[in-house]
Amino acid sequence: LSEKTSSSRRKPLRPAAASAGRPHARPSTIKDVARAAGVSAGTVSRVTSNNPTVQPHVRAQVLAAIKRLGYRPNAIAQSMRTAETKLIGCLVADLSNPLYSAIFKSAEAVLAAAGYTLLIASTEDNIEREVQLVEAFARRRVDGLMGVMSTETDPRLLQALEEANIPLLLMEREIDLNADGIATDHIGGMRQATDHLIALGHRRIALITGPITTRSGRDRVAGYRAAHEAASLAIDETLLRCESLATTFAFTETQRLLSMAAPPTAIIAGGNLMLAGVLRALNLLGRAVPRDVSVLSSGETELAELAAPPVTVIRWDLAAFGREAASLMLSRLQNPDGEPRKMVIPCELILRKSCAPPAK
Amino acid sequence: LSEKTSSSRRKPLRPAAASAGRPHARPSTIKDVARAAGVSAGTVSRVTSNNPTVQPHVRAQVLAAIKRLGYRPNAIAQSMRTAETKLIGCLVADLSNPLYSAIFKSAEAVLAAAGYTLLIASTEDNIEREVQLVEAFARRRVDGLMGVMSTETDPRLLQALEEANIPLLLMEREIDLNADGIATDHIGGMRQATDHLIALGHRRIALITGPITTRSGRDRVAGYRAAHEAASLAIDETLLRCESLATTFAFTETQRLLSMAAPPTAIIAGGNLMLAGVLRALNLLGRAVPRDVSVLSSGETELAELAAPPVTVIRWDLAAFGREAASLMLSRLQNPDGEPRKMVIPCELILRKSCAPPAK
DNA sequence: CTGTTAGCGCATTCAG
DNA sequence: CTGAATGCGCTAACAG
Repeated sequence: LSEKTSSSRRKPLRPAAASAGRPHARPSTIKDVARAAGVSAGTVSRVTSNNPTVQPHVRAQVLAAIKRLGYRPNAIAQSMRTAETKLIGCLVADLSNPLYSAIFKSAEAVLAAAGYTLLIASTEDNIEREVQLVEAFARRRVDGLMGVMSTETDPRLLQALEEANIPLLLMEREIDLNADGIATDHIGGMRQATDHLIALGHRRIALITGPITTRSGRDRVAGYRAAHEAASLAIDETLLRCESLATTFAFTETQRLLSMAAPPTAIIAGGNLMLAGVLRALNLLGRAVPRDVSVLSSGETELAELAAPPVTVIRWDLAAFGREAASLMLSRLQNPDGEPRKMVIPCELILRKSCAPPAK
Repeated sequence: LSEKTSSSRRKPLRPAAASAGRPHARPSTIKDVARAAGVSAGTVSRVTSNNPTVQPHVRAQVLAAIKRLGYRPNAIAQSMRTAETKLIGCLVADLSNPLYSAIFKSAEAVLAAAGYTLLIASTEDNIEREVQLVEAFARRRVDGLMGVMSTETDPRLLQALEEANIPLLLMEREIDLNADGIATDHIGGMRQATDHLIALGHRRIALITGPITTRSGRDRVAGYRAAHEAASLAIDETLLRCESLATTFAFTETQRLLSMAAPPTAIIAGGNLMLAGVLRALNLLGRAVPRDVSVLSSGETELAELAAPPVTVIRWDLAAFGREAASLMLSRLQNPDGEPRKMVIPCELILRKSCAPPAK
């Protein structure tokens, strides 16, 4: 006699009563509808999939039954048959970063219109969690995978991505994986920004940004270097602080930079979360912007716009980023064997009051 | 030799170390594993579900085959059998609102640990889209539904929610639907805020917030009224602007308020996005804070912290909100027939420099 | 045009 | 302890 209470699955004993009403009513199935409409399940399926080869009056009957029973095709069963889930797995380093959430929001709008739903998970830049998520998404048989990975090099992630064998769209990252890619033109943006500061007369410009083992960090540094090179200016490497995109990192590095024997006259926050850290440090040290030090930030935020003084920023179109990302994914889904495509979103420099010629 | 390169798929550079090398390789199934391990499918299933009634050496064989084939249980098929998807549908009015994204981020952490994945969709406060999403989630057979609905009253949404017949967790909303609920204590928060302004001597305090047809708007107004009542102060109803939580609404209403014959001496931004609108309007009109007008905002943001002057805010713990929401959902999933539970997240007032006694 | 049939991949009886 | 059989709900191929 079985005593396994752990698997006491409730059986719907009721013989498919037509009306719902009761809590936990078993959702009606295609068979229920077929029976109610006096047709076969196949015909119901033809109706729900808008197959035109159905007599109008039959279709009407079926539709009526569907409505009466509140029938909703079971997407799970559909996926089982069609081997399509209409699900896109999304990996975000930090969902609460407004840059990322804005991107996914606009991507979602495009993908939803095409019948796709987003599975979103925040990875906290934790590689193990990321690997687990890739595997979980693979088990769920998502049709596509997109996101900002925490690393471009860790073999565990690369292997997980490769074994998942799912159409992949890399955002702000570059991995040799036969994947589509979309990225902000951080090279161009940082180039413009640095040019601007150099033109103002700055010769000691600090850059705080993420590690050069990710494309966005690498590109920002590249733009910074290119500007110096174009102006035939040597770079003091101690002014480059490329370790993390965290607010706290910007906070501590700003303090360190300003306590140098020869401190920078301008600081670039190379990441949208970092401006807050820079400004906090400046407040703490009692330095005025731009009198004591000029400040420039990558990524438009309300803080940059409404700070006192308003902060000059490198700006790009987040909604466009999300839309283009979604389009790339859609065309990949349509044509899984096409060549990988890369896309770049341009940047512009928004001049405000936080940058001025350095004090003499 | 044909030049039709339409299917010129790049082959993996490496000869695919672990798994089947062919691109688009059909994911291996439980049968493949069974065959490879020389056992039956049932036994493989017992291994993957950690059923202890399997001989150690058989288990080892199976595990080896699983690894060799890169087998991943198909979650779709599992869902089909178990009638559980381990999916939670999430509806957000605006995913790019940092308050919401922070909440879902922390909820995700808790739910993921329990094996659940979030389906997230942004509704843009569009009821039709919301209804469609509820139906889409229902078709996908999500195990639970949570989110911030755009309305508490629209019959289309209420009906969709009721017919979906899915465990429901309402955030910042109150609908008579046998659902669990979690909300911020906006009554208490706004009460403290208003008390503070009254104590400073303000008698004309404006409140800009969302409509009272949603719980958060209603509660904020309630707290505001309670404070006035406690101080035996009459309320000028023209100082209440309760229509929308949008930044632009705050912007235009601030301008209107300040052009009144008897303008307010303090303005409360009753929504975290609204502070930017208020400050923009103040900048535009050249009013100084707090000399010309005191400003107070509901919801901590970097802008509030780093604005000049820093803005006094009503703050609450977003991570706790998300965690508690997740816990409510989990216990509901465990016990679908339990009584609905309600939870409230407390608020505190963070005093900064944006509030001062009104000018004489 | 419509009914019937046959799985999709898996977990879970039920035998042995 | 393990294999075989069953069916979750659906779509597509095939008859009629």
